[in-house]
Amino acid sequence: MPAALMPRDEVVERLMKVIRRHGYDGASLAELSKATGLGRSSLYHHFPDGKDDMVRAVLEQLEQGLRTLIFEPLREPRPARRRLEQMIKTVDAYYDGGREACVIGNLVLGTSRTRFHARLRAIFEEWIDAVAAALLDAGVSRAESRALAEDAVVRMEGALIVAHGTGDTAVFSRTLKRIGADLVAAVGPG
Amino acid sequence: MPAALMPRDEVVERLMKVIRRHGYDGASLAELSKATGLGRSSLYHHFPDGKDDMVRAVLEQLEQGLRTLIFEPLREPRPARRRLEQMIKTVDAYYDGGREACVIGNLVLGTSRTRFHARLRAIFEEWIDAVAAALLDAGVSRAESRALAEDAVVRMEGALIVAHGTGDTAVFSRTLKRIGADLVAAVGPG
DNA sequence: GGCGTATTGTACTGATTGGTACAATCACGT
DNA sequence: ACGTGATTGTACCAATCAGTACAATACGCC
Repeated sequence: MPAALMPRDEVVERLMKVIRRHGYDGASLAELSKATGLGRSSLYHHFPDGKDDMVRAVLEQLEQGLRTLIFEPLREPRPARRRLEQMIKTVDAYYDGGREACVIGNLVLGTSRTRFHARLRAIFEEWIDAVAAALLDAGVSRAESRALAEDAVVRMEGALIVAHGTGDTAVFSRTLKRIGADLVAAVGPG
Repeated sequence: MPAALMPRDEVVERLMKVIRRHGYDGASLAELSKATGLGRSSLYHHFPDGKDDMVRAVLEQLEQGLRTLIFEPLREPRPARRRLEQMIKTVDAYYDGGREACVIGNLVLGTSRTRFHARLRAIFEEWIDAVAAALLDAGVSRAESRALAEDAVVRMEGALIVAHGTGDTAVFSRTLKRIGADLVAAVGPG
Protein backbone atom coordinates (compact mmCIF):
# COMPACT_ATOMS: atom_id res chain seq x y z
CA MET A 1 0.00 0.00 0.00
CA PRO A 2 1.59 3.26 -1.15
CA ALA A 3 1.94 5.84 1.55
CA ALA A 4 -0.06 8.32 -0.47
CA LEU A 5 -3.14 6.16 -0.44
CA MET A 6 -2.83 5.23 3.19
CA PRO A 7 -5.49 6.83 5.37
CA ARG A 8 -4.36 8.52 8.53
CA ASP A 9 -5.90 5.80 10.67
CA GLU A 10 -3.69 3.23 9.03
CA VAL A 11 -0.60 5.36 9.60
CA VAL A 12 -1.47 5.78 13.28
CA GLU A 13 -2.13 2.06 13.52
CA ARG A 14 1.38 1.35 12.31
CA LEU A 15 2.83 3.88 14.71
CA MET A 16 0.94 2.12 17.49
CA LYS A 17 2.41 -1.20 16.51
CA VAL A 18 5.95 0.13 16.85
CA ILE A 19 5.28 1.97 20.09
CA ARG A 20 3.56 -0.94 21.75
CA ARG A 21 6.51 -3.13 20.88
CA HIS A 22 9.41 -0.80 21.60
CA GLY A 23 7.95 1.69 24.04
CA TYR A 24 8.30 5.43 23.83
CA ASP A 25 12.05 5.58 24.31
CA GLY A 26 12.75 2.53 22.19
CA ALA A 27 10.75 3.74 19.22
CA SER A 28 13.12 5.80 17.10
CA LEU A 29 11.99 8.07 14.32
CA ALA A 30 13.87 5.85 11.91
CA GLU A 31 11.75 2.87 12.88
CA LEU A 32 8.54 4.87 12.91
CA SER A 33 9.41 6.11 9.45
CA LYS A 34 10.14 2.64 8.16
CA ALA A 35 7.00 1.16 9.72
CA THR A 36 4.74 3.75 8.16
CA GLY A 37 6.57 4.00 4.88
CA LEU A 38 6.62 7.76 5.39
CA GLY A 39 9.87 9.68 5.22
CA ARG A 40 11.00 11.82 8.11
CA SER A 41 9.66 14.99 6.55
CA SER A 42 6.26 13.45 5.88
CA LEU A 43 6.08 12.28 9.43
CA TYR A 44 6.83 15.77 10.66
CA HIS A 45 4.33 17.21 8.23
CA HIS A 46 1.52 15.11 9.66
CA PHE A 47 2.77 15.25 13.24
CA PRO A 48 4.46 18.65 13.61
CA ASP A 49 5.46 18.13 17.23
CA GLY A 50 7.28 14.92 16.44
CA LYS A 51 7.10 11.82 18.56
CA ASP A 52 4.85 13.38 21.16
CA ASP A 53 2.31 14.24 18.48
CA MET A 54 2.43 10.70 17.17
CA VAL A 55 1.87 9.27 20.62
CA ARG A 56 -1.02 11.65 21.15
CA ALA A 57 -2.57 10.42 17.91
CA VAL A 58 -1.96 6.83 18.92
CA LEU A 59 -3.59 7.37 22.31
CA GLU A 60 -6.54 9.10 20.71
CA GLN A 61 -7.07 6.29 18.25
CA LEU A 62 -6.55 3.71 20.97
CA GLU A 63 -9.15 5.39 23.15
CA GLN A 64 -11.56 5.54 20.23
CA GLY A 65 -10.97 1.89 19.46
CA LEU A 66 -11.45 0.81 23.04
CA ARG A 67 -14.57 2.89 23.22
CA THR A 68 -16.31 1.26 20.26
CA LEU A 69 -14.94 -2.22 20.88
CA ILE A 70 -15.17 -2.44 24.65
CA PHE A 71 -16.57 0.51 26.57
CA GLU A 72 -19.75 1.04 24.56
CA PRO A 73 -20.68 -2.65 24.29
CA LEU A 74 -20.39 -2.75 28.08
CA ARG A 75 -23.28 -0.28 28.27
CA GLU A 76 -25.55 -1.86 25.69
CA PRO A 77 -29.01 -2.99 26.80
CA ARG A 78 -28.22 -6.66 27.22
CA PRO A 79 -27.89 -8.88 30.27
CA ALA A 80 -24.86 -7.73 32.28
CA ARG A 81 -23.41 -11.18 32.24
CA ARG A 82 -23.41 -11.25 28.45
CA ARG A 83 -21.76 -7.87 28.27
CA LEU A 84 -19.00 -8.83 30.65
CA GLU A 85 -18.35 -12.14 28.91
CA GLN A 86 -18.23 -10.27 25.63
CA MET A 87 -15.61 -7.89 27.04
CA ILE A 88 -13.42 -10.80 28.05
CA LYS A 89 -13.61 -12.25 24.56
CA THR A 90 -12.92 -8.94 22.91
CA VAL A 91 -9.94 -8.23 25.14
CA ASP A 92 -8.57 -11.67 24.41
CA ALA A 93 -8.80 -11.01 20.70
CA TYR A 94 -7.52 -7.43 21.00
CA TYR A 95 -4.29 -8.55 22.66
CA ASP A 96 -4.10 -11.65 20.49
CA GLY A 97 -4.30 -14.00 23.44
CA GLY A 98 -1.52 -12.18 25.32
CA ARG A 99 0.91 -12.09 22.42
CA GLU A 100 0.49 -8.39 21.82
CA ALA A 101 2.03 -5.99 24.31
CA CYS A 102 -0.03 -3.30 25.96
CA VAL A 103 0.31 0.20 24.53
CA ILE A 104 -0.81 1.76 27.78
CA GLY A 105 1.62 -0.24 29.88
CA ASN A 106 4.42 0.71 27.54
CA LEU A 107 3.62 4.39 27.85
CA VAL A 108 3.18 4.29 31.61
CA LEU A 109 6.80 3.32 32.00
CA GLY A 110 10.00 4.85 30.74
CA THR A 111 10.62 8.55 30.28
CA SER A 112 7.17 9.06 28.74
CA ARG A 113 5.70 8.37 32.17
CA THR A 114 4.72 11.91 33.03
CA ARG A 115 4.00 13.24 29.54
CA PHE A 116 0.72 11.49 28.85
CA HIS A 117 -0.43 11.03 32.38
CA ALA A 118 -3.82 12.71 31.91
CA ARG A 119 -4.88 10.70 28.88
CA LEU A 120 -3.64 7.41 30.30
CA ARG A 121 -5.51 8.09 33.49
CA ALA A 122 -8.64 8.86 31.50
CA ILE A 123 -8.43 5.56 29.63
CA PHE A 124 -8.02 3.55 32.81
CA GLU A 125 -10.85 5.41 34.48
CA GLU A 126 -13.16 5.00 31.50
CA TRP A 127 -12.48 1.30 31.41
CA ILE A 128 -13.10 0.83 35.11
CA ASP A 129 -16.24 2.95 34.93
CA ALA A 130 -17.63 0.93 32.04
CA VAL A 131 -17.13 -2.39 33.82
CA ALA A 132 -18.53 -0.99 37.04
CA ALA A 133 -21.60 0.28 35.18
CA ALA A 134 -22.39 -3.20 33.89
CA LEU A 135 -22.03 -4.60 37.41
CA LEU A 136 -24.26 -1.88 38.83
CA ASP A 137 -26.91 -2.74 36.26
CA ALA A 138 -26.90 -6.28 37.61
CA GLY A 139 -27.61 -5.03 41.11
CA VAL A 140 -24.09 -5.16 42.51
CA SER A 141 -23.47 -2.46 45.08
CA ARG A 142 -21.64 0.67 44.01
CA ALA A 143 -18.64 -0.03 46.20
CA GLU A 144 -18.29 -3.63 45.11
CA SER A 145 -18.77 -2.68 41.48
CA ARG A 146 -15.87 -0.25 41.65
CA ALA A 147 -13.70 -2.76 43.45
CA LEU A 148 -14.44 -5.59 41.03
CA ALA A 149 -13.99 -3.38 37.99
CA GLU A 150 -10.69 -1.98 39.21
CA ASP A 151 -9.52 -5.47 39.99
CA ALA A 152 -10.44 -6.66 36.51
CA VAL A 153 -8.44 -3.91 34.82
CA VAL A 154 -5.51 -4.42 37.18
CA ARG A 155 -5.48 -8.12 36.42
CA MET A 156 -5.62 -7.64 32.66
CA GLU A 157 -2.73 -5.21 32.77
CA GLY A 158 -0.71 -7.45 35.08
CA ALA A 159 -1.39 -10.53 32.99
CA LEU A 160 0.01 -8.81 29.91
CA ILE A 161 3.19 -7.94 31.78
CA VAL A 162 3.65 -11.37 33.30
CA ALA A 163 2.80 -13.08 30.01
CA HIS A 164 5.51 -11.08 28.28
CA GLY A 165 7.96 -11.51 31.13
CA THR A 166 7.62 -15.24 31.21
CA GLY A 167 7.01 -15.70 27.50
CA ASP A 168 3.98 -17.73 28.50
CA THR A 169 0.85 -16.35 26.90
CA ALA A 170 -1.25 -18.91 28.75
CA VAL A 171 -0.99 -16.68 31.84
CA PHE A 172 -3.11 -14.18 29.98
CA SER A 173 -5.79 -16.71 29.07
CA ARG A 174 -5.93 -18.10 32.60
CA THR A 175 -6.21 -14.61 34.06
CA LEU A 176 -9.03 -13.69 31.70
CA LYS A 177 -10.84 -16.86 32.79
CA ARG A 178 -10.44 -15.90 36.44
CA ILE A 179 -11.69 -12.38 35.79
CA GLY A 180 -14.69 -13.72 33.94
CA ALA A 181 -15.49 -16.16 36.71
CA ASP A 182 -15.33 -13.46 39.40
CA LEU A 183 -17.48 -11.06 37.41
CA VAL A 184 -20.06 -13.69 36.59
CA ALA A 185 -20.13 -14.80 40.22
CA ALA A 186 -20.92 -11.23 41.22
CA VAL A 187 -23.71 -10.62 38.72
CA GLY A 188 -25.26 -14.05 38.98
CA PRO A 189 -26.69 -16.04 36.08
CA GLY A 190 -28.66 -13.02 34.81
CA MET B 1 29.58 9.04 50.19
CA PRO B 2 32.67 9.00 47.99
CA ALA B 3 32.51 6.53 45.15
CA ALA B 4 35.66 4.81 46.34
CA LEU B 5 34.08 3.82 49.62
CA MET B 6 30.82 2.76 48.09
CA PRO B 7 30.32 -0.99 48.12
CA ARG B 8 29.22 -2.66 44.92
CA ASP B 9 25.79 -3.35 46.35
CA GLU B 10 25.20 0.34 46.84
CA VAL B 11 26.30 1.09 43.28
CA VAL B 12 23.94 -1.54 41.91
CA GLU B 13 21.19 -0.18 44.11
CA ARG B 14 21.60 3.24 42.53
CA LEU B 15 21.63 1.75 39.06
CA MET B 16 18.40 -0.02 39.95
CA LYS B 17 16.82 3.22 41.01
CA VAL B 18 17.53 4.82 37.63
CA ILE B 19 16.45 1.78 35.61
CA ARG B 20 13.21 1.31 37.48
CA ARG B 21 12.36 4.93 36.86
CA HIS B 22 13.50 5.39 33.27
CA GLY B 23 13.43 1.87 31.90
CA TYR B 24 16.19 0.23 29.90
CA ASP B 25 15.96 2.52 26.90
CA GLY B 26 15.43 5.66 28.91
CA ALA B 27 18.38 5.08 31.21
CA SER B 28 21.37 6.69 29.53
CA LEU B 29 24.93 6.06 30.60
CA ALA B 30 25.17 9.74 31.50
CA GLU B 31 22.37 9.35 34.03
CA LEU B 32 23.68 6.07 35.34
CA SER B 33 27.05 7.73 35.79
CA LYS B 34 25.58 10.69 37.61
CA ALA B 35 23.40 8.53 39.83
CA THR B 36 26.29 6.36 40.94
CA GLY B 37 28.89 9.12 41.09
CA LEU B 38 31.10 6.94 38.94
CA GLY B 39 32.57 8.26 35.72
CA ARG B 40 31.99 6.52 32.45
CA SER B 41 35.30 4.69 32.58
CA SER B 42 34.67 3.47 36.12
CA LEU B 43 31.29 2.21 35.09
CA TYR B 44 32.84 0.31 32.20
CA HIS B 45 35.57 -0.98 34.49
CA HIS B 46 33.07 -2.55 36.86
CA PHE B 47 30.59 -3.52 34.16
CA PRO B 48 32.68 -4.30 31.06
CA ASP B 49 29.71 -5.11 28.85
CA GLY B 50 28.07 -1.78 29.52
CA LYS B 51 24.41 -1.34 30.18
CA ASP B 52 23.61 -5.01 29.74
CA ASP B 53 26.11 -5.90 32.44
CA MET B 54 24.60 -3.32 34.76
CA VAL B 55 21.11 -4.67 34.18
CA ARG B 56 22.35 -8.18 34.83
CA ALA B 57 23.82 -7.02 38.13
CA VAL B 58 20.61 -5.22 38.98
CA LEU B 59 18.54 -8.30 38.22
CA GLU B 60 20.87 -10.48 40.27
CA GLN B 61 20.67 -8.17 43.24
CA LEU B 62 16.94 -7.80 42.83
CA GLU B 63 16.51 -11.55 42.79
CA GLN B 64 18.68 -11.87 45.88
CA GLY B 65 16.70 -9.17 47.64
CA LEU B 66 13.37 -10.71 46.78
CA ARG B 67 14.68 -14.06 47.92
CA THR B 68 15.65 -12.96 51.40
CA LEU B 69 12.80 -10.49 51.84
CA ILE B 70 9.95 -12.40 50.28
CA PHE B 71 10.60 -15.87 48.89
CA GLU B 72 12.38 -17.36 51.88
CA PRO B 73 10.00 -15.95 54.52
CA LEU B 74 7.23 -17.56 52.50
CA ARG B 75 8.76 -20.96 53.26
CA GLU B 76 9.51 -20.44 56.93
CA PRO B 77 7.91 -22.80 59.42
CA ARG B 78 5.05 -20.56 60.47
CA PRO B 79 1.32 -20.68 59.84
CA ALA B 80 0.71 -20.17 56.14
CA ARG B 81 -1.65 -17.34 56.83
CA ARG B 82 1.00 -15.43 58.71
CA ARG B 83 3.52 -15.95 55.94
CA LEU B 84 1.14 -14.70 53.27
CA GLU B 85 0.11 -11.67 55.28
CA GLN B 86 3.76 -10.94 55.88
CA MET B 87 4.43 -11.05 52.14
CA ILE B 88 1.70 -8.50 51.49
CA LYS B 89 3.18 -6.15 54.05
CA THR B 90 6.70 -6.59 52.74
CA VAL B 91 5.62 -5.99 49.14
CA ASP B 92 3.76 -2.88 50.21
CA ALA B 93 6.89 -1.55 51.87
CA TYR B 94 9.16 -2.68 49.02
CA TYR B 95 7.23 -0.67 46.45
CA ASP B 96 6.63 2.16 48.89
CA GLY B 97 2.88 1.79 48.77
CA GLY B 98 2.84 1.85 44.96
CA ARG B 99 4.99 4.94 44.59
CA GLU B 100 8.00 3.01 43.34
CA ALA B 101 7.88 1.60 39.83
CA CYS B 102 8.53 -2.05 39.18
CA VAL B 103 11.99 -2.94 37.90
CA ILE B 104 10.72 -6.13 36.34
CA GLY B 105 7.86 -4.45 34.57
CA ASN B 106 10.22 -1.84 33.21
CA LEU B 107 12.53 -4.50 31.82
CA VAL B 108 9.75 -6.60 30.38
CA LEU B 109 8.81 -3.77 28.06
CA GLY B 110 10.80 -1.70 25.60
CA THR B 111 13.71 -2.99 23.56
CA SER B 112 15.16 -4.89 26.53
CA ARG B 113 12.20 -7.25 26.27
CA THR B 114 14.03 -10.20 24.79
CA ARG B 115 17.45 -9.67 26.34
CA PHE B 116 16.72 -10.69 29.91
CA HIS B 117 13.86 -13.01 29.25
CA ALA B 118 15.33 -16.00 31.06
CA ARG B 119 16.11 -14.21 34.30
CA LEU B 120 12.82 -12.33 34.36
CA ARG B 121 10.97 -15.54 33.82
CA ALA B 122 12.92 -17.14 36.65
CA ILE B 123 11.98 -14.35 39.04
CA PHE B 124 8.31 -14.59 38.19
CA GLU B 125 8.37 -18.36 38.50
CA GLU B 126 10.20 -18.28 41.81
CA TRP B 127 7.70 -15.83 43.20
CA ILE B 128 4.71 -17.84 42.07
CA ASP B 129 6.28 -21.03 43.37
CA ALA B 130 6.95 -19.53 46.78
CA VAL B 131 3.38 -18.32 47.19
CA ALA B 132 2.01 -21.64 45.93
CA ALA B 133 4.20 -23.50 48.42
CA ALA B 134 2.70 -21.60 51.33
CA LEU B 135 -0.79 -22.37 50.05
CA LEU B 136 0.06 -26.03 49.60
CA ASP B 137 1.27 -26.15 53.21
CA ALA B 138 -2.16 -24.98 54.27
CA GLY B 139 -3.81 -27.85 52.46
CA VAL B 140 -4.87 -26.03 49.32
CA SER B 141 -4.84 -28.28 46.28
CA ARG B 142 -1.89 -28.09 43.93
CA ALA B 143 -3.93 -26.74 41.06
CA GLU B 144 -5.64 -24.08 43.12
CA SER B 145 -2.37 -23.10 44.77
CA ARG B 146 -0.77 -22.43 41.41
CA ALA B 147 -3.79 -20.51 40.20
CA LEU B 148 -4.02 -18.36 43.31
CA ALA B 149 -0.30 -17.70 43.38
CA GLU B 150 -0.17 -16.74 39.73
CA ASP B 151 -3.15 -14.49 40.23
CA ALA B 152 -1.49 -12.78 43.17
CA VAL B 153 1.67 -12.00 41.20
CA VAL B 154 -0.35 -10.86 38.20
CA ARG B 155 -2.38 -8.53 40.39
CA MET B 156 0.65 -7.01 42.08
CA GLU B 157 2.28 -6.32 38.74
CA GLY B 158 -0.90 -4.90 37.28
CA ALA B 159 -1.55 -2.74 40.31
CA LEU B 160 1.87 -1.13 39.95
CA ILE B 161 1.16 -0.30 36.32
CA VAL B 162 -2.31 1.07 36.95
CA ALA B 163 -1.15 2.99 40.00
CA HIS B 164 1.51 4.69 37.91
CA GLY B 165 -0.80 5.22 34.97
CA THR B 166 -3.47 6.88 37.04
CA GLY B 167 -1.11 8.50 39.50
CA ASP B 168 -3.29 6.99 42.20
CA THR B 169 -1.20 4.88 44.54
CA ALA B 170 -4.32 3.84 46.42
CA VAL B 171 -5.00 1.34 43.64
CA PHE B 172 -1.95 -0.53 44.81
CA SER B 173 -3.07 -0.61 48.44
CA ARG B 174 -6.56 -1.73 47.52
CA THR B 175 -5.21 -4.48 45.28
CA LEU B 176 -2.90 -5.75 48.01
CA LYS B 177 -5.88 -5.91 50.33
CA ARG B 178 -7.83 -7.93 47.78
CA ILE B 179 -4.95 -10.31 47.25
CA GLY B 180 -4.57 -10.79 50.99
CA ALA B 181 -8.26 -11.44 51.41
CA ASP B 182 -8.31 -14.05 48.65
CA LEU B 183 -5.24 -15.82 49.97
CA VAL B 184 -6.51 -15.86 53.53
CA ALA B 185 -9.88 -17.12 52.36
CA ALA B 186 -8.13 -20.02 50.67
CA VAL B 187 -5.93 -21.07 53.59
CA GLY B 188 -8.56 -20.48 56.25
CA PRO B 189 -7.91 -19.04 59.71
CA GLY B 190 -4.88 -21.35 60.24
C1' DG C 1 59.54 4.42 50.38
C1' DG C 2 58.70 1.89 46.23
C1' DC C 3 56.25 -1.49 43.32
C1' DG C 4 52.17 -3.35 41.12
C1' DT C 5 47.48 -3.50 40.62
C1' DA C 6 42.95 -1.47 40.86
C1' DT C 7 40.59 2.40 39.79
C1' DT C 8 39.53 6.65 37.53
C1' DG C 9 39.57 11.28 34.48
C1' DT C 10 40.09 13.12 29.98
C1' DA C 11 39.54 12.89 25.47
C1' DC C 12 37.99 10.81 21.76
C1' DT C 13 35.32 7.79 18.27
C1' DG C 14 31.55 6.73 14.90
C1' DA C 15 26.77 6.04 14.98
C1' DT C 16 22.27 7.56 15.99
C1' DT C 17 19.19 10.58 18.15
C1' DG C 18 15.18 14.12 17.35
C1' DG C 19 14.41 17.91 14.54
C1' DT C 20 14.70 21.57 10.59
C1' DA C 21 15.24 23.90 5.89
C1' DC C 22 14.05 23.91 1.47
C1' DA C 23 13.33 22.65 -3.01
C1' DA C 24 11.18 19.26 -5.86
C1' DT C 25 7.06 16.76 -6.75
C1' DC C 26 2.45 15.34 -6.60
C1' DA C 27 -2.65 15.58 -6.83
C1' DC C 28 -6.37 18.27 -7.88
C1' DG C 29 -9.61 22.05 -9.11
C1' DT C 30 -10.20 25.23 -12.77
C1' DA D 1 -2.89 22.62 -19.62
C1' DC D 2 -2.13 25.56 -15.61
C1' DG D 3 -1.68 27.04 -11.22
C1' DT D 4 -1.98 26.02 -6.14
C1' DG D 5 -1.52 23.92 -1.98
C1' DA D 6 -0.56 19.52 0.08
C1' DT D 7 2.95 16.28 0.38
C1' DT D 8 7.55 14.42 0.29
C1' DG D 9 12.97 13.53 -0.62
C1' DT D 10 17.46 15.20 0.28
C1' DA D 11 20.54 17.30 2.88
C1' DC D 12 21.67 19.00 6.88
C1' DC D 13 22.03 20.34 12.12
C1' DA D 14 23.57 20.09 17.02
C1' DA D 15 23.11 16.93 20.72
C1' DT D 16 23.48 12.71 22.59
C1' DC D 17 24.15 7.90 22.34
C1' DA D 18 27.17 3.66 23.78
C1' DG D 19 31.69 2.48 23.85
C1' DT D 20 37.15 2.78 23.73
C1' DA D 21 42.09 4.30 24.44
C1' DC D 22 45.23 5.65 27.44
C1' DA D 23 47.51 8.19 30.73
C1' DA D 24 47.16 9.66 35.47
C1' DT D 25 46.08 8.56 39.94
C1' DA D 26 45.06 5.98 44.22
C1' DC D 27 45.76 2.05 46.99
C1' DG D 28 47.51 -2.15 49.28
C1' DC D 29 51.49 -5.00 50.02
C1' DC D 30 56.34 -5.62 50.67
